[in-house]
This record gives sequence, C-alpha cells and structure tokens, in this order.
Amino acid sequence: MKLSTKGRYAVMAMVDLARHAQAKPVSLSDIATRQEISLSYLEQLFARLRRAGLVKSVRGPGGGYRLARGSADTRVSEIILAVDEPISATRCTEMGATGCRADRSKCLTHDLWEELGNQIHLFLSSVTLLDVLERKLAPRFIEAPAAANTESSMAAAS
Amino acid sequence: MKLSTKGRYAVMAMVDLARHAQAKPVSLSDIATRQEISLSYLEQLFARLRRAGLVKSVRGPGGGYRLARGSADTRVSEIILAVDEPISATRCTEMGATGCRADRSKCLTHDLWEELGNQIHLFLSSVTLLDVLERKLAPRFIEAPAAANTESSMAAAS
DNA sequence: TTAAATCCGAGCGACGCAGTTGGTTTTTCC
DNA sequence: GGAAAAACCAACTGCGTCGCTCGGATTTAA
Repeated sequence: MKLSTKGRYAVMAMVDLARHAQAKPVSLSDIATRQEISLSYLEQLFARLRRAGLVKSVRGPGGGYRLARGSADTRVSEIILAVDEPISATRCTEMGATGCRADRSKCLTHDLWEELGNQIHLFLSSVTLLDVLERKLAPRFIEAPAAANTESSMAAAS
Repeated sequence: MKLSTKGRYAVMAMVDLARHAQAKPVSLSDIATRQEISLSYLEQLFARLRRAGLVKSVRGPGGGYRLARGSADTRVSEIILAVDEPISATRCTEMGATGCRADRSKCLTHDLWEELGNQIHLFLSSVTLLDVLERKLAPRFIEAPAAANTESSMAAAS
C-alpha cells in the first residue's frame, strides 16, 4: 500500500464526486475547479478509476462521471490501490515472502512491514466515501491496555 | 509520516545494529555487507540517526556505532522520522490545519489523512527494535465488532 | 453542425532516492 | 611516527515518479 499525494488527489476527487452526485453525472472540469486540480491530471486519475470499476463515465455534453457503486460501498483503500503504482518491491517487501524468509537475519523486518501494511489497509478499507462525507471517521481501532512494551506480556506468538 | 524504502533501510540497519550489539561498537561496513546496502548510503542514513540522537559513534579503528538508548527504548517510528524528509505538504495535509479548515468543502479529506497518520504513528511507535528482534509484533490493535459500516452506528462524532 | 465532454498518448520540469566518488579527520596498533 | 581502520563530509549522477501540459481523437446532447 503506497501512500503518495497521488492517492490523496484521487480520494479528494472521489469524495467531491460523491458529494455532488445527483441525477446528472459530474464533469471533471467541475471537480477540477472545485478541488483545484489540473483537469488533464484528473483525466488520468479517472482513467485508472474507471478501469478499476470504481466509476462509470458518460460521454458527450452533459456527461461526466458517476460512482459505479454507492458512496457507502466505495472504500478509500480501493481508490488508492487503483491509482498508485504497485511500488517496485525494492528488496524483499511485499513480494511472495519466499526468497526472503530463507535468510532470516537479512529480513528481520519483513514481518514488521507486512503488519504495517495490514494496519494501513485495515484502516483505509474501513472508511467509505460516505464516512468521509459525513465525517464519521470511526475510531474503530482501540489501543489495548498494554501501555509499556519494554518487556513482558504476549510472549508466544506463533 | 512518510513511508519510503529509505525508512525501511534505516530500520533494517538499526535492527542489525541492535542484533549485533556487544562490547565493541558495530562498524557500518559490517552492516553494509550483512544487509547488502551501500556503505556510503548507510553513512548518510547514520548521519541523520546520529543527529537525531538514536545512535552514538566511536571513531578510529575498531570504532563504529552503538545504540544511544537500549533496543527496548528505540521505537521504529523514531527511526523513520529521523531519516525521511518531512514531506513537502503538497496541498493542505500535515500543516497547521488552519488555512485548510477554512474551506471545508475543499478539504473534506483532511480528517481522513490526519487519522491515517495517527494510525501509522501509533503502530510504529508501539514497536521497538527489541520487538522486531524477538518477533513480538504485538497485535496491539483490535478491530472493534463494528463489522458492516454501510450505515448506522456511531453517528455523533463532535 | 457545433460544442461539451470523455478519451488518449507523448512529453516535460522538478524532486527524492539510491548510490558513487573522492576526499578529511580521528584513533588504534605496530 | 606511520599505516590503516573507521567515522565523517560534500558533491554529483542516473533514474523513476509526480504533477502537469499539449495536442489531439472520439462520442453525443442540443
């Protein structure tokens, strides 16, 4: 899960689209002026969003874009995954884990990045466009009472 | 909280340092060969880590680096914050929030990114170098029973 | 037929990343 | 004292991505 401003732009645009969704589709030039994003850049983002099945397009004058599903069924994680490059997997991260697990000393941090990716995905896929619109950013994750992690507790872990 | 491979390299090196910590300091060339990272690149990373007070250096032959604090007192979040550029705050994100809150329609996603940053920081600051070494990646975050977030629940939120 | 819109591809300037080069300083050991 | 091992330091480079522009083409409502 890559986190760049590119994904942010896409989410901003999609939230704008969800907000102004009515009978008529929403044109990119409207979104561009409202969100202050370059129109051509938006076109590129929406090309990816369309290919990912998140939006549907209506061509011709009066046309524009519509959410393919409802705003309550479109998750932020999907948007970011759609527009971001799948990251180059520079060393061992994210790939099949095999070929990295072999030499454990070299890749002690593998589990860490994997778990971090899980956390991010978990959070972003728990938020829908509707949630953002209605500002329901659920504090859905609760910190367990384990305050000091200097030692002790939770020793065995598979 | 930026997430690049740069931060990953730094954490890999720091974990390696913590793992091989003994009476003598650990030289960067040792870490470089073990982790397959360019020596000069490591030097640049450790220059930042030293400035951030995470490691201490010993010059001269037989010298190298030591953790400034213990491995149980060095958090992954600190390492990443030390080496990564503070990101250019391209539009509204991360800066003082003022000047963005003004026009709410433009920055509906502000809260989202802020909360995401919180989640990431919370996770990474809950993991110490010792945790990584001992593979205690505490599942410290528990998903609340809120399964379907299509609607309902948790309406009022300030 | 005009014009509004989506579509498409090529290219561009800037910036950070990962690494290289070529040093200098400090310090240990012979 | 000299050699060598290490940390230090600065500049530069190749590369990829980002955000964006330009110049179109296709579709379609009015």
